[in-house]
Amino acid sequence: MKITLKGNQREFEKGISALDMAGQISQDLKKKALVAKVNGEKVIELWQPIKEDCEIEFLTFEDEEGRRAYRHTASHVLAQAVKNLYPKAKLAIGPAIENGFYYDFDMEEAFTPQALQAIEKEIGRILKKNDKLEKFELPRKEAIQLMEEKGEPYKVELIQDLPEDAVISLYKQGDFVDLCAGPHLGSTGKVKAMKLTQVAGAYWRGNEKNKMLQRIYGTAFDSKEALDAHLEAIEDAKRRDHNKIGRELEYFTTVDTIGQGLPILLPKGARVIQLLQRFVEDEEQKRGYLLTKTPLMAKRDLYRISGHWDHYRDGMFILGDADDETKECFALRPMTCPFQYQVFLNRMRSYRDLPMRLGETSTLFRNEDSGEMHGLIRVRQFTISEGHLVLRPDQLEEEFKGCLELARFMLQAVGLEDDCTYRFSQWDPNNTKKYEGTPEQWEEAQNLMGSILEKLDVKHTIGIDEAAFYGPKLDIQIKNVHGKEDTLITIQIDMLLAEKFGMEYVDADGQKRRPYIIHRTSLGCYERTLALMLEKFAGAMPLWLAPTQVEVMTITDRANDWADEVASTMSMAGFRVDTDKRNEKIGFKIREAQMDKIPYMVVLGDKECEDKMVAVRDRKGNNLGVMGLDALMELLHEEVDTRAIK
RNA sequence: GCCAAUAUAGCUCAGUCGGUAGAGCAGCAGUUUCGUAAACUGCAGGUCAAGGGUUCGAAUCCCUUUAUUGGCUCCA
Repeated sequence: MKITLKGNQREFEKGISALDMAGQISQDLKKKALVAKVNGEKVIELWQPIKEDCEIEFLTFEDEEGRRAYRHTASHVLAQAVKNLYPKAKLAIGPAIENGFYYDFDMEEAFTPQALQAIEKEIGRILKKNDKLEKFELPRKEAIQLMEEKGEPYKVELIQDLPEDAVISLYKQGDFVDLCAGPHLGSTGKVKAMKLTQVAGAYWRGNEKNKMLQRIYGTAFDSKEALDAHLEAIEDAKRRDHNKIGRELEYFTTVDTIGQGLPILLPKGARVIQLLQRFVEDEEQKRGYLLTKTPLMAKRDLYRISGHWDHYRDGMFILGDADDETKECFALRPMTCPFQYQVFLNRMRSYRDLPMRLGETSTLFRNEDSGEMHGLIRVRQFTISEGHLVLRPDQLEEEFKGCLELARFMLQAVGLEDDCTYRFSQWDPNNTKKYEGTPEQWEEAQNLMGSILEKLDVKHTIGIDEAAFYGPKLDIQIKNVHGKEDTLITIQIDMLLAEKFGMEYVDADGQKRRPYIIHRTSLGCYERTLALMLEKFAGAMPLWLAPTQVEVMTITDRANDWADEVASTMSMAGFRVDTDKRNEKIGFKIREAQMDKIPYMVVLGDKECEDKMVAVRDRKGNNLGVMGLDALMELLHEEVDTRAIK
């Protein structure tokens, strides 16, 4: 039988197992191979016999699919350990995920940290025992019967959802049996290093109406060293957590009596956001945007027109009794659209008025569920660089491109561009309750956006059921230090609200036409952007955004006057300067300045005083030498210019 | 909203079996005026998140609420 391996053909005895095949190629491969891929499609276990000519690729821990099989087997080991220690625990599902795996259990008793330790010990025993994994298949009925006997109602439910004629595959290791499609490693001992990382609640089948199960997260690596390196990397990432350093460095804080998701921006945080806002507003002005300022709340009547009252009411803060129609009822705005559209509606518009690009630094309020808040990333009140472009159909593509270019320009300016991915967020035709409009309208808008994305060659993933209730979105996604993904920037084609609000323009032929609308943000919401920048730079903001750019310190009182002069000259020149003239614990102050991530430190003593010079150090503690004040300011100007706009 | 953990001085954290609160750093006052990672002396600082309960007695045990954290579900 002829087997193709990495492009080379080789002869093997018919019916040989993949593992033996690997062994004949090299002992090293036999050791490293985890599973095998047949004809570039199906991934099989190594114990399976190869019966005909085909192409085989051996997958190791280096391969994504190899790692998945490895961690999937690890999740079975976890389930086995839990069943050994808690026979009453019911098994749900346990897949491999990015960087690890989890398994969901239904159990009365909560998994405590001590319990987790005991489970890890049991896992160690199972790995040592090195049971072979065996695959067997049962007809649907028998599979259900087996799982009923074993008292696994969730498994029964899973099988029942499979097609009538499906042959169900199960895996057995020792006396532990699990419903599973595989593929798996040959034996439990193949898993070299496993660690349980955390316990969490998770709804059965991801539906909040279902019972909440207990999920144990874990990870597995092909060596103890790799596992330790991974755990250390996670710890390292957490040290950059904006929610920790943002509070430590006094960018923001929260107060119990103000409430969840309502952070206080301290002077540093407020300053950075002000700088970002100015940057965005100035850039938008250059690109032909008109500035608007619209109210933060409106009567429920407005939201009835826009559809928010039907589709977004739970997300809104309502002032007054929503159900009492005899009284006025207001709601804080969760989005700017229906407000900013009024600018267009102010008078009859001509086709010559289009494109009309409206921009606003807009504060929004969303009544997020109490468990959703996270530092500055997920809050209940936030300010976003919001905007709407009212367009003729022939302008849509060009303007969409303009929005994308603006977004990329902004991301580059703040240094986050390389960390972002693109997602084309579409509606779910099976979940029409959530959305306004007809399937035809959705089809049209999505096709339009799809073809623009193709034309602009934007690499993207597709997100089904991720659209806004009024239209599809291009979401620019970014991950925080915990690996959780959030939308930083969004560009949306909104075809429904224009209709609802009766927006029209008079075309060249004198006919009234419905405009297209692009709903977009330049830099997303400022709180979130600040959070991700803090994480990206570990608190060391680039000079153009640093709340304090220069700290002036004296080491003797004789330098105080000169320090004042330096500080005031630099302030007048537009730099953000802090002075500290306590001239004591200078080493401490320098360390503190570095901790606070202050880009430049100026140290003044008798010598500098006499020569009217400044001794300069950068944030890494490098001594840049003694220079004139003009030279320092020149240096700073250059850095600001290069960082802000590349 | 759901599952779990946590909440002690400005910060980081001790506080045993239930016996009424402790350290380091920061702060303040004085001394020191010194050249690069915490100078010396002293002082002050706490309804132990809030409320209720059990108890002779609660930071400690129980309940409720609030906030914080990690997930789930949602979402910028």
